[in-house]
Amino acid sequence: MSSDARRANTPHYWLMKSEPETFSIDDLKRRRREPWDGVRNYQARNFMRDDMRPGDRVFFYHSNCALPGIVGIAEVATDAYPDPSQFDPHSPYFDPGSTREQPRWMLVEVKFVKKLRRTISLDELKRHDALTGMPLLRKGNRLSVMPVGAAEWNYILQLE
DNA sequence: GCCAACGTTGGC
DNA sequence: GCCAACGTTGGC
Repeated sequence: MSSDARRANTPHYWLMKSEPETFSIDDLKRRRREPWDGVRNYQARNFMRDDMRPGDRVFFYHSNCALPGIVGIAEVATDAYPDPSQFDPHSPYFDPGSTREQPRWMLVEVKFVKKLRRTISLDELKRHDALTGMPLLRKGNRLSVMPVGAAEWNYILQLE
């Protein structure tokens, strides 16, 4: 995504995966706002660091569970800043190769917007020809943070 | 629990 | 810079 696109001040749309056993949409609802820590993939980091802005909308996706799919909507609440967990030796996300002077990993905070009335499952998403171009549905995709096109965002919203 | 797909690491 | 080995993700 270009910085020119950002200057146009158009909202951007994202999808962020979380394992519900670790952090679910209900957890986000309860806590209202949460630092999205633990992302340790450079492409996902770059999306958060370079392209996300406060106000962008996010599909909250449950992965690695009985019914993987989109379960809610969140909103980017901050610009990116260094993920504190990378400096914490007791954190599972500790990165001994990162320094406070040159932090390797960034996060944004996200806030709860709403839960969908139902889960729009991965299986259901795959059945819509209009969505086959989504990064989420690309074979072998493992990104935990990825962009969603405006057309796809609106299409999925009306599936609910 | 299995395993395909992918990213990272490190020897050379 | 190559690439084999290894680790992780995440659907099934």
